[in-house]
Amino acid sequence: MSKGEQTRDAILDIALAKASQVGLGALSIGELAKEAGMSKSGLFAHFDSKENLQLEVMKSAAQRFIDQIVTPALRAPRGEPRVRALFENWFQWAKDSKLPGGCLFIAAATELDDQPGPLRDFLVGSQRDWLATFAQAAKIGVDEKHFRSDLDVEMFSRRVYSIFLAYHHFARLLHMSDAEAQARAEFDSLLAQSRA
Amino acid sequence: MSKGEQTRDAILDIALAKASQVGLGALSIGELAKEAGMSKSGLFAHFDSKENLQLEVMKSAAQRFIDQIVTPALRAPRGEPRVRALFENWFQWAKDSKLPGGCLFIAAATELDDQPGPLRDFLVGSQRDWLATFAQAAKIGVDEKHFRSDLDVEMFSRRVYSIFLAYHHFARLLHMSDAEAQARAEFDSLLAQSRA
DNA sequence: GATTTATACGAACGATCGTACTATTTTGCT
DNA sequence: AGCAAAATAGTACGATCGTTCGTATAAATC
Repeated sequence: MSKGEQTRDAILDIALAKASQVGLGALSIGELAKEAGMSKSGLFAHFDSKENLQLEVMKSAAQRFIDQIVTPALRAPRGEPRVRALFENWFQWAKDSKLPGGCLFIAAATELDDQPGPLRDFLVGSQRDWLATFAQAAKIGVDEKHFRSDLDVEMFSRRVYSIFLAYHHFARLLHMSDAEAQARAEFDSLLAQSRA
Repeated sequence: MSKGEQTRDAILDIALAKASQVGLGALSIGELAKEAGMSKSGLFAHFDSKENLQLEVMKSAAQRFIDQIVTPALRAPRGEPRVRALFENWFQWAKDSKLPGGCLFIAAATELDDQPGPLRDFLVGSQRDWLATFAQAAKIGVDEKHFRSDLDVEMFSRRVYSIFLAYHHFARLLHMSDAEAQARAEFDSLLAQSRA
């Protein structure tokens, strides 16, 4: 890895952490440069524009997401175990120290939902992929006869998403200490009513 | 109502709409002044600081919320009808033309969850109140024997919140046209399993 | 080790930010 | 109508914004 690539990655690390806390829009090149210990222009040169920097932050987050959630879960046995692994890894993601402000995508969702452009487009694409991934894992669960044959897997994945959104909201904003346990209970109950 | 109060209200109207779209942090006094057709300093004089402006925006949203959701629902019969009214009014709130960017509190939640201060404090208080209001309405439903006597009303209100968060996410970001119908179905199903 | 290329810096740009003052206009009251 | 108070405008401030440019230094290639 060249010098440029590695400082670029270091910048994205810092920017990702910051964006999870203050949002993508509140990222400032000057401030990032200060935190990265380099000049504003030196940092800027890596991205050519602020919007592109934001986009790269989201792309790196998406890659991280795949590496930490999806790929490891594919090593779990097909069916319910894999669905559980996806859910479990998702939790770890939201608590990752690289994301001190919680899941970047959830923060970006409310920030970008009314702002058309490449940022929003990328986010929407990622979210669709993720929902589809979860639905696909559930479908395998049906094929493996772990789940009911009439299970609506799209609805299933939306419900899991709903559980996660609530967890994020209650834990991060309201500091409910039992939010995680609640979410796990909801997920278990969803699994129970999905089983064959 | 004095001249000052009415321009102040007009400003807050504009600011509320804007904040629902771009977030509280992205509000700019200069831009608001332009939209309100007045000078930057003239507008500023009404609020003394930007943070106070943001706070007043949230306070006016909270007041609106009470007027449009809570108070009207209290006119519905105690028990399940009132719970339904709260939920229904909540939907209308999120689709109110005064909030082109959707529910301000949901947008503010992810924006402020890592930024301590009076803004966050007020938001947390509002959210707690709202959850408690919903739980209280559910409790009356238990008393009226509409709902199971062993219903956990706090969990009930969290579940409703979860449904609403998902609706907001899927409808606003992913533009799922059936998000509202899905949410209503989930709510109905929650009611069904809560009934005596 | 020399040369080319990549990377970072420093200074400056115009624009906009939030805020502070002073002046001018408008409003409400007697 | 006249007067005090309230409301708005105007101007200016230092700071920071994203971006551009020319230059220096470091790294990679030969």
